[in-house]
Amino acid sequence: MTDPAPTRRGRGRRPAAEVRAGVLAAAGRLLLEEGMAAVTFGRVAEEAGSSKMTLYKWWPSPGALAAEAYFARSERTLHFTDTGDLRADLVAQLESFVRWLTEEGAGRPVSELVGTAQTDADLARAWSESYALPRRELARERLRAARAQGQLREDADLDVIVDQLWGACYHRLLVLKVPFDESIVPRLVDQALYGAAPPR
Amino acid sequence: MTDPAPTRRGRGRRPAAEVRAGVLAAAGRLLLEEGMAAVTFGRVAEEAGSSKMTLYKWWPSPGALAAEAYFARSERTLHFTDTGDLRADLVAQLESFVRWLTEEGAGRPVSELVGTAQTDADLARAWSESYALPRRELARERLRAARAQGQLREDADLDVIVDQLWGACYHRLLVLKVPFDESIVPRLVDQALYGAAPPR
DNA sequence: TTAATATATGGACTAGAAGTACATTAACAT
DNA sequence: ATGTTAATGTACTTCTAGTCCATATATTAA
Repeated sequence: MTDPAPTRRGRGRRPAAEVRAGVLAAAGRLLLEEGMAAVTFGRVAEEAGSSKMTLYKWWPSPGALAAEAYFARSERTLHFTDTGDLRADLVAQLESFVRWLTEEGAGRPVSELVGTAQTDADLARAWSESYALPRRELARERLRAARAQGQLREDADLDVIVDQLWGACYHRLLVLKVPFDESIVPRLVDQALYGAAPPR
Repeated sequence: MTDPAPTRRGRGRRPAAEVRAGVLAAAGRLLLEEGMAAVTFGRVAEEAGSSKMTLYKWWPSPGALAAEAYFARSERTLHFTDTGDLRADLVAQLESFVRWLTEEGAGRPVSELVGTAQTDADLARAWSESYALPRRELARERLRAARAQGQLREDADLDVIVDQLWGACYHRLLVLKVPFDESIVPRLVDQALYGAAPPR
């Protein structure tokens, strides 16, 4: 009809940074509050007040968008402190990791992201490249320093140590799905360092 | 219209066992050949020559159906052999596990099942109850016997050992998504038993 | 053997989500 | 200023999940 005020607001291009921030915020909020199943392009566009077209243009899949939104939120200053005491540093690092998964509520989003990554190649790539592999490298570096200082055997396989320590946590989170807390960490670290066999 | 041969074949009740077997076979085949994304009630019904209604009646979700189909296929005689040599038994068990995930092609279905379990509560329950927890118990039993024979410390935490050994494999499979093979197993077991710290 | 019940089937149907097309309009670059 | 890029609303087209029904047959009980 002859609308006297034809200013259809909202039409037309908007600042890229503004759109991007809005989309990531909406996707992150949906992931945390309603889980991965709610992170669809249609739903995120609606919540962000954006257009679906924009999302299809910039992200390869809803999973990849969810991952990026999550990384943007969990901008935690992750750096291995090196106090010179390997055992203490590993315990501190793993305790903060487990606390993050449990008390800080990251368990569900992380489970769902890793879970979805098994059937979403774009999410899998984002997860590996931006999250898992860089963190493994940080852990490896700390272990390398420890080995150089004689706190680990010369022939210790650093990758296997990382797999054992962090893999044990993920095992409970993803595979067994049993509740756990940071009290297991000291035993985990001691067993990785000193073994489960009786002293010779 | 006045069809002269109104014998619409296929209508009506069919033997329950026959239907069930057909559905599980079709679901298993789809899972292996096309992945979890292909295991939908509609698709499985079509492949099995059954009706969607039947699947909705008997299974709570496509994931739960896929899990049951997979268990039915992987009827491997899983029993921990106890030769008295803990290290050898662990190596054998883990090598067969890793070989199953890699060379025997179970990596993808297992990844996708565990992955989907993170967002499908029915699949998660089936996985935990029918697969993960029973197998953990078998491993625990073997470790308990070893501890009783003095091959493990008195205070060794058997659950943590299981998490470390199997978790390390799942870590590479699910989280890092890097290729691996059974050659890591001996290092894994040695590090779990004797630790990564230098001998005192 | 017969009657009663349970249930698998084909087919159609609804609801909703994924993904696409297009004209419009404002941001951005020069 | 001016031309280019791109984000928007709206509408549209599949697709899929999930449901409903009437019918025919297996299964069970009598």
